[in-house]
Amino acid sequence: MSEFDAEGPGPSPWLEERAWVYEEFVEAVHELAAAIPPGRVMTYGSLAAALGSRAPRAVGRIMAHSEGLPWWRVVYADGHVLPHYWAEAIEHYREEGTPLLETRDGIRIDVRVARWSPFD
DNA sequence: ACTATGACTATTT
DNA sequence: AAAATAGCCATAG
Repeated sequence: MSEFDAEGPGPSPWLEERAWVYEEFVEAVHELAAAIPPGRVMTYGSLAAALGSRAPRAVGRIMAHSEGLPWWRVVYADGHVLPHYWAEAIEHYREEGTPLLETRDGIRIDVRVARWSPFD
């Protein structure tokens, strides 16, 4: 049992299709992350929100433990990923044409343009 | 049951 | 505009 068993607050179709057992929450995060189109991104917060949750940190934890996901498409709200992976992430962005913003002290993702949601 | 911690975010200095 | 503060949800010890 977990919080996810409780009734879902969200208007999300993703939510309605699922009973909220934690393992399914994990699975849903995997699916949604995998569904993000190349060149687009979701923030931890919006990904959680799309699932009717308010737990961006839980999403982060799941990402950290998962393999085979397009991790570079799940980003911080300010348009970065974990600094350790930043260089590698940028390679992906260039390859996918993700909207980038160049500021005086570096590059960051243009989240306002690149943001994607399953209801697009 | 309580505290600490984390691939988070929004608000306030 | 950068940095500190405070919320936030879930897990682990």
